[in-house]
Amino acid sequence: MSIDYENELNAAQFEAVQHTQGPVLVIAGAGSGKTRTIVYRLAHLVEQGVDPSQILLLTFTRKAAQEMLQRTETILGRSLHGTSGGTFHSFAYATLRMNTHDIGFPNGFTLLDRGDSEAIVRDVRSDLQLGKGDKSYPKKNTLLDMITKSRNKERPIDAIVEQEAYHLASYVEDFETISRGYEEFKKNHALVDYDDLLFRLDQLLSENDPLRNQLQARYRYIMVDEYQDTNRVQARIVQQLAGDSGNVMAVGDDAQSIYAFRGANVANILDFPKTFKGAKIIRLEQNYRSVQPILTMTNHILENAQTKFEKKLFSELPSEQLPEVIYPISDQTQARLVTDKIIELGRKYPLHEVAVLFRAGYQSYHLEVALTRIGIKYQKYGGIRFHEAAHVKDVLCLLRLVLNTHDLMAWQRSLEHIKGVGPKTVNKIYEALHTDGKEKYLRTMRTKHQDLDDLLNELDAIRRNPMKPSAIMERIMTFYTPILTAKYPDDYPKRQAGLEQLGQIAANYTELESFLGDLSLDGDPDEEKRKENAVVLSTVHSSKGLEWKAVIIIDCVEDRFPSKKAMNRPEDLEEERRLMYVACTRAMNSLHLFVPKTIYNRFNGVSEPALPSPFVLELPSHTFSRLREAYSGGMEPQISKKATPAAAGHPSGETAGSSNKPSEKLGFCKHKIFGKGKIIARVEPNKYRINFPGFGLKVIIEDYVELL
DNA sequence: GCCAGAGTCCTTTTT
DNA sequence: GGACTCTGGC
Repeated sequence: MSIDYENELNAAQFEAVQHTQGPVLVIAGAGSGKTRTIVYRLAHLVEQGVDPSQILLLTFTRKAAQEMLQRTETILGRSLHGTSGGTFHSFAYATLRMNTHDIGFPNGFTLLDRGDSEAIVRDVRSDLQLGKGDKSYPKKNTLLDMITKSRNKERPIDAIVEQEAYHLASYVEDFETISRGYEEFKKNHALVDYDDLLFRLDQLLSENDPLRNQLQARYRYIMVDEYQDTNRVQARIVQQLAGDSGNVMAVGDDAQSIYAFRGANVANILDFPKTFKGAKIIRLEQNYRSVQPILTMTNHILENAQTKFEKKLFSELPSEQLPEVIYPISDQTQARLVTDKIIELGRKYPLHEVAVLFRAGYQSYHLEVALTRIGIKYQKYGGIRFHEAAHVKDVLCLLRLVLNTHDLMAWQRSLEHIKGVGPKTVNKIYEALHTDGKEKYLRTMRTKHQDLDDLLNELDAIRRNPMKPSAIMERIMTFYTPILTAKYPDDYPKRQAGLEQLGQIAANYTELESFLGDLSLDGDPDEEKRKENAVVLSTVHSSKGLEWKAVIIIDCVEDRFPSKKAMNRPEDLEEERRLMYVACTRAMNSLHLFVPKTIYNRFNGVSEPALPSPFVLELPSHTFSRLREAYSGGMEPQISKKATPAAAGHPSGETAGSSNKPSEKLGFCKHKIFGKGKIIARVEPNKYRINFPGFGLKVIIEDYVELL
């Protein structure tokens, strides 16, 4: 029983599957059967007699790895026992955990998630008394952003600030001080953040020859998915693991690079042939996912990119139906129109084959309410993660205390449930717990706060007799439930259901430590599999690598998609473009873009006019059909050119079949202050959106610029 | 000195 | 809706 590779793959895919010795780079356009290629290559290796445990599959999410391994098992008809698959981070976590003594944490370490790291940064700042009383001082989120950006891009903080956040230049020294304080805190408390996982692994590999050799010998075949979204450390890790044999396959698509904000470096994919000498390059260009009209449109999105991507995907799937651009009157009515559209699509496809995509997690709120009201099930990806929800963190911190009594973060969170105990008292209690001669203070506190006594007794009891994670979870829940109901009187039933789910996950583990690690690394239990007949709501980032029969993209307006934060720097705007490209290429048969004409501003409670996304304005009008919401409700075709912002962007209107590239047509201009710039689009009747090198995007009234 | 509750501002994307 | 600051009360 053998797989007929040649018939089930196209020529390029077949080549990639056959090429097992030495480095290969597969440039795989959207929907070009990338996953299929990896899956068949895995199967091929195993059929060739490679021991599955010699294969390492690094992907962007744990879910992607599991899916690939599962599909491989299906076509092979046998289990792939021993193959390592997961994210760089989870691989690093597992490897570091087996070598804790070598990285200076003989007693183990605790993994921090984003929230933990932010809390440390906040405390470091307040301990150092930086920016006291300064209301416009950068928030902990921003502080941490600068720190991790600097690490991920491996450039000093001042360089990052200069390039990406010039308005914060006066805080550079503070950033550096806080960064040092943060590093020190982590070191003192045996804490490790996401970035540390990668850097410590890299360091371990380069310093520990025996270990590196051992891992090189073990992982003879390495495959890395989504290579365009790896950063420099990740590339080094691959290099060190692959060693001289260099049996590495990297798969990626430079047009789909959407993680530059986190240090991903497209140069990795471009430099792959240099790093791995003699690398074979294979391009997959036939698209098997989308019908041709959708591809025609997405090719146009790429065409206006500043960095040209040399690819034109083609499809053999015909369709009469053009993608639709729909103009609701407001973002409120958008929710209703989208709901109607979902119902309509639901008659044609199962609901889990319909996805609504958006730029940021909060954008789906209106829609979530509307769906709940009419009883349509949905499943949300992205936005607030399961393990970040306050109540889940509460429970996880209690579990962490079972494992590690030195986990200050966990103490802080757990003790603050106690009335009359705040940050200062927590620190005192923490100290009293860990120093001799402070028993008296502890005893007074225990008598003063019954809740504290209960907590400490409970933890002691659990630690005294070892139990399975699920049993510990059960005891912790008994303890936590009263706190939960008191803290969240409005919605505790919902949260309780989430915690029960957590209990079920715990049942799959024999070790508390790996349960906690997995959860912070990729632990949304809802993401495990698609729920039957639940429409999918997802951020574009979380939609990466997935596909649906029908895709709806909402809020395609300026400041939402592209995000407001990305409007200042041309390279950020370019990433937004690729993001739009990724979003549209998720669609197989049907694609709908919603462009609300007004957006509710919760700051002043007024609905304000919104400009259509430049990525929509640029599209040649022959690539899509246009509908708008009638004031009487329902939809009508958009005929009047003047009434639509889109038409304003296309002076040639309905006959614009020939004006494929509005940006080229609009050309360049000159401004007294900003100098020469490229006109991106015409907005409103009398303004231009112009990209000025060094100044970024501006909207300027036409009278103030001189056309060149 | 420390905690809790009221009042104010701003909301990207993720391992 | 959350994170942060400010202020009154213990």
